[in-house]
Amino acid sequence: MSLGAEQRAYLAQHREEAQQRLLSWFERHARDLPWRRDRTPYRVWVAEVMLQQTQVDTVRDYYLHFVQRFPTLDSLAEASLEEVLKLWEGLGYYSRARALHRAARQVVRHHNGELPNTPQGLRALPGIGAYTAGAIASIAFGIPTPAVDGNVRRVMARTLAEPDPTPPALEEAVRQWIPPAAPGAFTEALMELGATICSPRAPRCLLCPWHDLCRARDLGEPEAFPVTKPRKAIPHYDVTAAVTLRWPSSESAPEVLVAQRPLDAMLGGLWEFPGGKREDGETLPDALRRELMEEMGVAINVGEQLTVVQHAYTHFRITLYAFLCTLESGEPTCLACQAFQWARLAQIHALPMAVTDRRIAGALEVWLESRSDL
DNA sequence: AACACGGGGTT
DNA sequence: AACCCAGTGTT
Repeated sequence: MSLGAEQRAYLAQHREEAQQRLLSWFERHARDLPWRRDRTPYRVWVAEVMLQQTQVDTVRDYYLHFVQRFPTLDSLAEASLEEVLKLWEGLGYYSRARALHRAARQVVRHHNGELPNTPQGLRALPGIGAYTAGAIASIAFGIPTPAVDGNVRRVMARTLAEPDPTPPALEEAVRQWIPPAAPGAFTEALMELGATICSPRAPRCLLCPWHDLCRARDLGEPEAFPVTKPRKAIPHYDVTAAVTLRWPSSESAPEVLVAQRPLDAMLGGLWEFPGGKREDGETLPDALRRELMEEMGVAINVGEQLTVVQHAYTHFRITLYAFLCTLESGEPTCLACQAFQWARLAQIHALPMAVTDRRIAGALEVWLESRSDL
């Protein structure tokens, strides 16, 4: 469960050396990242939430746009969820954006607009777990508290040659090595080491400031730590989407039916072209007509296929078939969605959408342009 | 403890 | 194609 006596002694014996070498390495190799320059607690918070399950290079531009539009916690709390989701579009794990927005309003309402400055206070906010609470506390507030993410877990598992370290053991190990004078720099350095040197498959041990402190390397197989569990096979689904068009007048641009997904669902709060999974034995048009009846209470005519989109989620893969459709009968109502609207292309661009539906919107734009040439 | 939750990068 | 993430919340 927790650290063994022998591991505890090993950590105590090499503490000063490990601290000094890691901090000195970090000073030389730290990347020039925007969130390292403006470290208000609010901005550290935004950066750390964006970095959950997401790589630095992906986050950088999102972070800059986000803090430009929402420079303060108050400005974020005052914004609409839709605008926050729009800035999050393409970043994934959208519950992070919903929780961040909810937490900002909570801080304004219950904490006088000031982010809590203790790990426990931070941990109580939505979207802040053990890792993020530790990261904000150490980086923004200088509190010597561990922040264990996947990188830190890997680094410490290798340092101690521990195949499957538990969270309490990891936190205790990191806590022993945090220098009281520089907890934030140490936290960042540990994560940066894992991200750039102590990589999962082929660690670059020759460049590592801890190479001669690493017990896994001593055993000759650093990449064998920590052990990984076998993955479950991921299923594949055929999914349909209806691009349902109507022309308010013969002269005007067409409008297309879009629906907002329920807030507690996957991709919650994002807009989509309605549709859904094809069941066994069902044709794609059959599936589409059934889904539109179930979700929106309308019968549709299914026309030509507009585009096909392949996409892989964490737990399944899909092939998404988008069809041009028209309304046959019924008025749309939200039977299984948050809201719906008939939107023109310009409005579609402004809606928060997942990557798959954004691709469909792109195909629609191309189709409409080719059609206007006729 | 197991699972759901996006998307992009690396090998 | 398989594997990896700068994790959190729910069950």
